[in-house]
Amino acid sequence: MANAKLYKGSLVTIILKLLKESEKMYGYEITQKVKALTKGELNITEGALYPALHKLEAKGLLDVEVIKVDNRLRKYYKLTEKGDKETINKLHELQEYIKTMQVLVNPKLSI
Amino acid sequence: MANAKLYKGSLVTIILKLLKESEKMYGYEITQKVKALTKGELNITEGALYPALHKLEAKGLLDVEVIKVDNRLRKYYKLTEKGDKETINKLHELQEYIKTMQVLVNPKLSI
DNA sequence: TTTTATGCATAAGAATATTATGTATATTTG
DNA sequence: CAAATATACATAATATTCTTATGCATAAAA
Repeated sequence: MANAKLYKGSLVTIILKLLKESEKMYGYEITQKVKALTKGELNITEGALYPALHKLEAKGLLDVEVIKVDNRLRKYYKLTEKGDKETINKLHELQEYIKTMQVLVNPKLSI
Repeated sequence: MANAKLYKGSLVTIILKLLKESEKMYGYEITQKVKALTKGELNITEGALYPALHKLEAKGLLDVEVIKVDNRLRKYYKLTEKGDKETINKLHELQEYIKTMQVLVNPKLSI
């Protein structure tokens, strides 16, 4: 997320949503997918991503499965049931956030 | 901003935009206006607001004028020219952020 | 053969916010 | 009238989240 400060706090929402779409993904794959989807706009740093994945796993929102491909390890993550519910929740919060910010930022503000 | 984590990083944008609309405001007024505009959704904490205002002033984005009303002090802030430009910039960044997040979060994601 | 890509990880530090205080005056409420 | 709430500022300790910098290791490309 080496971009505008606004992305602070969005990483978990992004991870969860991508996993909801793709069933299972590994860390490096997530960084590449985000880069591709945003045409380079958003680059998730490893120092942010891996601790976030570990935390989500510790909270029981993700399950992990380690697989060896081409003699290199991949840690595939997928949503647990709890993670699926939390994803829905996070997406609602994002919609609310966007709505709220548009109220604050749109021209006709007068109380 | 005692709400969802998504608001992290949005405070400066909110402050600048409100000042752009209202010409000049004081700190407490900002907290109340945000509360009213968002129907209580968003509550800016003093511990976040005042340091943010001081920092914006230090960076030359805000000018301050102290006035005594009803025997109580008010510190009125308004945008400098530099602050006005930065506001426009921050609003663009917000639009970009929202667009990017919608790409990431909208149904049809396939690269 | 050196760089880049793939793939994970963590530690030090910066930035931003929450929570908890502190000070002071004005107004409302029981 | 006393106590609680509202108005108005401020800062320190702590928490959270991220960036930057490292580190390890293998594979592919230049």
